[in-house]
Amino acid sequence: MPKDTFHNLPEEKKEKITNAFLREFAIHPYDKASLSSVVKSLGIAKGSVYQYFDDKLDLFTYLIEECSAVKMKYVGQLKRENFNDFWGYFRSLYSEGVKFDLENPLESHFLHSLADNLNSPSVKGLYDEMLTNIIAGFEQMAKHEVELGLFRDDIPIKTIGFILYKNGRAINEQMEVTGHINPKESIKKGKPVYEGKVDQLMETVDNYIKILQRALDKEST
Amino acid sequence: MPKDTFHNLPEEKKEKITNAFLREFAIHPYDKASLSSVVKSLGIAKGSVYQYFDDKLDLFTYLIEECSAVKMKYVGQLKRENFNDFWGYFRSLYSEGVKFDLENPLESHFLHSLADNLNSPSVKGLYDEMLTNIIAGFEQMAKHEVELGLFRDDIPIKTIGFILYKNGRAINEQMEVTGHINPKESIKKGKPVYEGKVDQLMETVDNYIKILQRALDKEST
DNA sequence: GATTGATGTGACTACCCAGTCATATTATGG
DNA sequence: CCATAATATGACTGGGTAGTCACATCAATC
Repeated sequence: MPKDTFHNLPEEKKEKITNAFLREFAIHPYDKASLSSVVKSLGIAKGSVYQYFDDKLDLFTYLIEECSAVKMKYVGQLKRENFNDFWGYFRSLYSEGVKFDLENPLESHFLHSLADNLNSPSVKGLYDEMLTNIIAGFEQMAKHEVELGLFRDDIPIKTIGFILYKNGRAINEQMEVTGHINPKESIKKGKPVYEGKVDQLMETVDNYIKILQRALDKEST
Repeated sequence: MPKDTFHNLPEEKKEKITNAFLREFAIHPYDKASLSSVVKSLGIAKGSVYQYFDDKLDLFTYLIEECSAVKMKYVGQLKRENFNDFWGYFRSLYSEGVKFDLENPLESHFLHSLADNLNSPSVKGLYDEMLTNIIAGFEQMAKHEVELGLFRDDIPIKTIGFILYKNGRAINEQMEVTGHINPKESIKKGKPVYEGKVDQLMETVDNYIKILQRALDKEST
């Protein structure tokens, strides 16, 4: 948790500091991200950082929580019950996700780059916890659909949930592998990852949905 | 490329050195892996490593090539044409993969851990190149099946290939997330990752195949 | 205006690493 | 048996880092 000193800061300075660190962590994996270099570019003293946060991990944790909260403002309002089927809901998660990206490029970059940190032993615990929650979320969704009789019931729910999670991520990764998006470049330019690429993304999303739908929907025999 | 000095080494010493480094890189991501600590545990001088290899990356590249070659002895012999459908082939990739793991735990560990290195900027180039090849391989497979009229043709081949790749990896990851396997633990104990877990793995493989089959096979209308 | 508590500072510590190189040891073969 | 080439060595260089702490500065309250 950030110390009081940080919260007492004028909003403007707080944001400047937050943004600088978001940028650093978005570009470099946790262990390579250098507080020293950020404070230099910010023109503040190294010691100040430790006036605001307990340590590097505390700072990192704070950034994750901040960004997650912002993203939640977008996708958190979506409710399954407002959609006819799971796939409409699934699709909206992406369209809202893009909106989040376009309006909060830095936060979006940072959250994206989190996946690159899965290995850094220093943040493994933090990352694993996040992951467990997300996967549990997908598992819940799967369970719900199976109970509604909309998803097939011959596959363990754990597997269905995991496949939803993994293929959801695969969409973004495919966009990157095929060169449609280039997150690292976008960060440097300070532009949203999906700027001008929304149509391509949604097209890919629709392809994945076509596939997942046939894979997971209960056969209407 | 390793220098002549390395090749001139007695096979026994060569293997001892190789294994020690495999272990180190399997446990720690590239940038955290410490040559200093390995040479200490090996009881050789730091300078010797640089008698054998150009630098850390050269050593790492050598290890990748060695391990890939060993794994290829297992999965490389499998040919699509010896199977009735793609899924028999796909399944065999796993059963052979497990055989490789059981008979070469260290090499298997190392190759597994490669995925954790995707972020280390120092090896990004190397890793991306590998990935591009693997994905291209899956794309080829997908293309072949579509041409045979066995896979659906309403989805871009790039997407089908990528989904095959991603879901293939998802199988291993799910085994880890659900706690059936614990690679890091296994390394420390020097035991194969899948020891005693082969049945669970193949069960999961079969579930994934059930799903992918319905997702990708041409509908037999 | 003075006293006190909160905030800012940056040189410094303690640590780690890859890679070097002059020197020492060991093998080779003439 | 000696000379030369090949190999082994480890202290050292130069570079990086997170985190600390005694001190300076600023703000607020009495």
